[in-house]
Amino acid sequence: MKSESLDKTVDTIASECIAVRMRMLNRVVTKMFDDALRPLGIKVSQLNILMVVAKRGPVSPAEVGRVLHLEKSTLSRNSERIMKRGWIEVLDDTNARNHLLQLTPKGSRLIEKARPLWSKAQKKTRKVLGETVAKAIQRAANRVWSADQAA
Amino acid sequence: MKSESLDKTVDTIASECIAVRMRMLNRVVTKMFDDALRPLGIKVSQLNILMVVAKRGPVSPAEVGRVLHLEKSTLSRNSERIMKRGWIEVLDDTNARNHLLQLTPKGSRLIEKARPLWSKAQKKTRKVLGETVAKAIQRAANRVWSADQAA
DNA sequence: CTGAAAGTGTTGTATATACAACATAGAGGA
DNA sequence: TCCTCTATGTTGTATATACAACACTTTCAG
Repeated sequence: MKSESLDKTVDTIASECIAVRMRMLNRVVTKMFDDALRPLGIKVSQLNILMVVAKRGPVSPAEVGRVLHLEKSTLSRNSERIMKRGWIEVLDDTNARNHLLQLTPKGSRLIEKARPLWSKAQKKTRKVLGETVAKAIQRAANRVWSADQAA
Repeated sequence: MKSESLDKTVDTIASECIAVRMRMLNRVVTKMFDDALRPLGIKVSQLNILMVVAKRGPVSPAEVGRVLHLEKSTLSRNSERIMKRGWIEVLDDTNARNHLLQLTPKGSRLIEKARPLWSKAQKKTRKVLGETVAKAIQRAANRVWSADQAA
């Protein structure tokens, strides 16, 4: 005795769910970038943080978290690993509240070395997703960031 | 002495990188679904696997992994947790190679209960991303799945 | 048939992620 | 001023994720 109602639910979710698709695509894209960056011993998750610090630093962890929508505890531990590698450092360590992250010279050199590898992964990703989708992702991110701005 | 070249690299990656955007959006979307599903004590990552098993089961872990682009070891551990919760079970346990996963009655009931919560999250996600983007995600996933098919 | 190669599943290890609880600091209002 | 509320950062815990190494099976070429 099969449930018609269950079947319908399963079909609906299976054919429409945005989350399963977004998460699957995220794994595919992350893997392409991680594979490309592997020679440098860095993962795209770390490069993302490094880029925000490079672009806006010196910057507080809280600010980085807001931009990337990363939970503060996640960022705390990720930053720790990146610091251990010597790519970022902390300014103004007077108390835990005034931590400001900034790029180190070693971090700058890493970014320079990462550029061609990043380009290759970016190109491959565009190809796999298609140009239309790549642009849609861009728009979606801008939309979210704009909403953050307004809030 | 600031490096012009570094600045250009940072600007380029910051303004174009698909990975940082995809990963950020993934966190935003995942959180909306996880928040919605929390009353049931299930996360969207687990519901995704449950749906594949419900739709195609009895099905091998390898097959589930191919559909979701999940590494086999990841899936092995995720399935274990879902099994412990009693939502799926293993058929034909004669040897490790013939494992077939299938939904349990408890799993069916969970999906029924999840449906309205999923709907709410799906709707909210459409609103946050915008209809155009939601459709683009759908197309991108179809594109990846079609490429898998061809391979 | 036999041996190599490919597929499948598990386990060790490391990173990524988030929630809850906590400590502390800063900001404002009474 | 003082007290409360909010923001920030860290730590404990659990789940998610992937790579490498391993064991075992199936397949297939010779």
